[in-house]
Amino acid sequence: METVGQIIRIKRESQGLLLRQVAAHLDIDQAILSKIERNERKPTKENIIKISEILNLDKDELLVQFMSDKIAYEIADEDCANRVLKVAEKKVKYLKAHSVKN
Amino acid sequence: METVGQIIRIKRESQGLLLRQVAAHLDIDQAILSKIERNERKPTKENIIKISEILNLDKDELLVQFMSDKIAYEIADEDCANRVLKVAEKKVKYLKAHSVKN
DNA sequence: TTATATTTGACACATATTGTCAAGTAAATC
DNA sequence: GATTTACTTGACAATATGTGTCAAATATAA
Repeated sequence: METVGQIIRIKRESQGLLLRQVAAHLDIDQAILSKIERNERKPTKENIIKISEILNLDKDELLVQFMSDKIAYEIADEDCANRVLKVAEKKVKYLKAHSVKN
Repeated sequence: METVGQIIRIKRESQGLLLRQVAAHLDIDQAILSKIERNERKPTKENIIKISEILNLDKDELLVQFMSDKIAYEIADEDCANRVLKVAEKKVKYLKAHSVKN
């Protein structure tokens, strides 16, 4: 199972790009990118979007990985993790059905 | 679809307890409890546990509601919300299988 | 060595969270 | 209609968390 960080690092290296180069495009210090790639820091949504741009990764796919990482990390140590996800799914359905449309 | 806040308020009133009384047990100001019940503030996990104690609500069930609320709220406005949950489920499975056992 | 890339940790700053407090509102009772 | 009681509201404070910088430390390679 790949983490978002691993996905990013592998792709970056396969393109022969340096931390410094990618970080410049993201407008953050390379130290942060280094940490993101090693899952020591969580990227922001903005980070993810810009990373997908410069590395030619599928933006939506990377965002899915990013958000699912966050959720999984949040609840993985709970016994009831699976129930939480099931109930969340129902609630999302409900919210989507009842939300004001854009 | 009931919110955690609604569940709490209904139970509290059914037991004839005042905000002030329950809040005292939680060791927070009643203003916060009032807001929690009306979904204007999110409870902490500690809040939830203490509320379940004083109101005789099932602790695990209330925690499930609490955590699923949080997750659903986080992602409900994303198109990919359902995919996120599916992927999160896989990640949780993976993490549980590979984590150090307590 | 020297040069280059990455990692690490201390720090700074911003934003979010969690709570207090006191004044405001609403409903019931005297 | 004044008082009491429960609840609500919003301004504020304290703290925690998130996001980033910087410079020194550590590889890695020439």
